[in-house]
Amino acid sequence: MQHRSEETRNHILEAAAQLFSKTGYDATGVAEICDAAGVSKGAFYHHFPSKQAVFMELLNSYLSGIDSGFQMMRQEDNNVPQIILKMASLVGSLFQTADIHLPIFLEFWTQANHDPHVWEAAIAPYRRYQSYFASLIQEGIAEGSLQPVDAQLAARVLVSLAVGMLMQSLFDPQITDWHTEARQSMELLMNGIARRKE
Amino acid sequence: MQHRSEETRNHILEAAAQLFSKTGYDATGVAEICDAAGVSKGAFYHHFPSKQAVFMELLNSYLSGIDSGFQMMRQEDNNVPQIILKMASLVGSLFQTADIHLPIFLEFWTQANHDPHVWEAAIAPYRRYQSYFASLIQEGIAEGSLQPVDAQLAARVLVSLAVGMLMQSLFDPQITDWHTEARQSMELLMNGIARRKE
DNA sequence: AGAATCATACCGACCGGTCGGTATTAATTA
DNA sequence: TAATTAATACCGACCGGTCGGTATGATTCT
Repeated sequence: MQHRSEETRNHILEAAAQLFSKTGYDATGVAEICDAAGVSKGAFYHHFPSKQAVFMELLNSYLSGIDSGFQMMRQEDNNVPQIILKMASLVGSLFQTADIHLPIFLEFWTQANHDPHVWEAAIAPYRRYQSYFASLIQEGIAEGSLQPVDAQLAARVLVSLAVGMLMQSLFDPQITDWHTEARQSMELLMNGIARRKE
Repeated sequence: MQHRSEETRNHILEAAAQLFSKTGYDATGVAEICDAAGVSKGAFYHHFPSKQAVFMELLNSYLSGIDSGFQMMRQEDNNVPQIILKMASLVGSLFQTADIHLPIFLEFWTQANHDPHVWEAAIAPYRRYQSYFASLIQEGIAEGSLQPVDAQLAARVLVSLAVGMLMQSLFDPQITDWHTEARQSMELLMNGIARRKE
């Protein structure tokens, strides 16, 4: 049957995600993954051609997860600032439960910087997000809810802020309520910090 | 003499930095470092007790470099927004020449997430920067050049944005003029994106 | 001379991946 | 339905090779 097979496959994936995020990709041995998954090494290499293949599958799975998360956000027909704020708090709430996901994203980045395969898999959705935000901002400018800023630049700032907060969540466990933290941060970006002239 | 000794030490450090940033910490072997430095393994372990010690020395060296960079910025007595903008463009210009430094920062982060020693060495300056920015913002609020925002929050946003841009510079080689990119991004954060109600 | 500096040879642990073989399940046949 | 065959899922010992680190000898300085 396929049931058992699929189960062990998932076991391997889950165990690998756990270990990669805790110990790191390089430092995690295939044997450890097999151990944690309660699976033999043979089974591992029956399901995946290599350790990297597991890694790539995790990467793609996570990325498509984010994608679908954004997709759901689109139907709402508020004005652009509200949409962005909503997305921020959604992403923020993702952080909350993502004590396994976040470190592995860091792992993705690091690996991407060394391996062209991982790089391509990571850069594509990154560009997608950026151009998506750019068009969103453009739309906001058109509808008059946003200032006539450089949309590309603003999109980069948005993504940068998100990424930066992601990194921060790894190193600052003190903030627990990322939901509001993300929202407030985005509000700050929207409204600006400097005192308005006049 | 100490000259020769110090020279080989630096050779090792430089070679290690190069390789760590290109290949990654784990994937880089001590033998490779020695090769690239034109030094024997014996010399390596004469100067450093372990591979990690080299890594830590690089980390501390870089961090103190940033520190001193910020230190220099302080004497200028403009108002706070101008100081922040100036810091931004300074940091941005750092990005420019930092094709070796940036990847190694990523390496630092990743290692810090796995190794408590690295973590402590990395988190301390991080907190320093954050509290420094917080007090700077507080000062700006006091002098009336900034809105009465939550200084801690704004500081986190500032740092997040910087970190995010740093990550972005790794993956978006298209932007070449990080000097102005950083400045414009910071201006955007200062002025806000949303159209003012007025 | 003798201490500091560097080179060479080497060790044991470990790693990703392979392979021959076994158990389990699905498909086929009668 | 029961028996037989074929295919798939899984096992775990094992291999070549690499790694960080050490021991020891050569060389260079003061």
